[in-house]
Amino acid sequence: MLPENTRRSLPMALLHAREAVMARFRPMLAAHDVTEQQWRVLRVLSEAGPVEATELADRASVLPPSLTRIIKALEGRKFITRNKAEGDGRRVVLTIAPAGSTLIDALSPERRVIYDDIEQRFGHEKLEQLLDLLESLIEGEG
Amino acid sequence: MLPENTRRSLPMALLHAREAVMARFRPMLAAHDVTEQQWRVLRVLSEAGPVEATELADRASVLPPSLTRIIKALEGRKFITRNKAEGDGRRVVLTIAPAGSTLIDALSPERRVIYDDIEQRFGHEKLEQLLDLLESLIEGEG
DNA sequence: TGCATGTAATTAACGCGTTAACTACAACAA
DNA sequence: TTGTTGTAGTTAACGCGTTAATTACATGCA
Repeated sequence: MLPENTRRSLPMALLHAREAVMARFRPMLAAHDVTEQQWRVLRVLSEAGPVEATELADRASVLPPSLTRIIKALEGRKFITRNKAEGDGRRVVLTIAPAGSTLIDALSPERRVIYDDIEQRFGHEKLEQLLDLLESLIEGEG
Repeated sequence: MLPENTRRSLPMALLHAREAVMARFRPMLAAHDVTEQQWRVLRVLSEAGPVEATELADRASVLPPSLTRIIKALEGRKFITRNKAEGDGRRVVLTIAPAGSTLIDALSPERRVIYDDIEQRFGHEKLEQLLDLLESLIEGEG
């Protein structure tokens, strides 16, 4: 059945939900001149160590063309370093730089506060339930 | 508590879920050279009749600057018409045109099939549950 | 070795999201 | 009537999403 009102439309609901959540994080990122995607890339590099571009794009949920632009921006600010992979001139290896680690460390506490607040207001049980449903939806459609 | 793996991160999960769902609709829209946002605007105009720009942007979940661009594109293809409101030279009234209605009618059956398929694979119960949780999340954060 | 095929990354083109600035008009008060 | 304040839309600037094309390098086969 088609959703009659847009509020019960799944694509719309997912869009609005994401907007609502990201609105909480955006000011923090904007204060440090980092976009949401740049932040995801930094986090992956921080947690996973040196990674090749393809894997980085996959882990950070960013498309290759976007990653190219993000790498340029982050490299320009010395948050990351970019090197060719030894043994394969096509591949590129990205590594987080000290300035990048510093930013991660600086923002993590604030990030924790925001996430905790969302979890507390929404409810731990409901959050787990929602994550389960989303995971199931992704599995089924992907 | 911070999500340790990105798969259990709420923003990520919402992003992926939306991606997964939209992937089903995108080919249909692309086949008719209509973007997702243009489609939302057309649907609102189709269901709600002539509407002013501000209300249209709100209903279609599109920001004003985006709406300006969308209006240009849709007007250029004669899918909608754009007129000044009588009595207030600032306001703009948008109306769906015959070509726009034709597109809506042409795509609605296909849209129904896709939506039904998602609901069947995911489960009616779970879909309702998911929509409830999303609505609750939006309420709490918005 | 040389050529075809495949792969990683980049570039290009276009549209939307986001924020801020700007224009045009309306409403209201002096 | 005039000047101020407020509102509706638009424009501008920048970054990302998306798709397609392109470049650089690897790999495999003759």
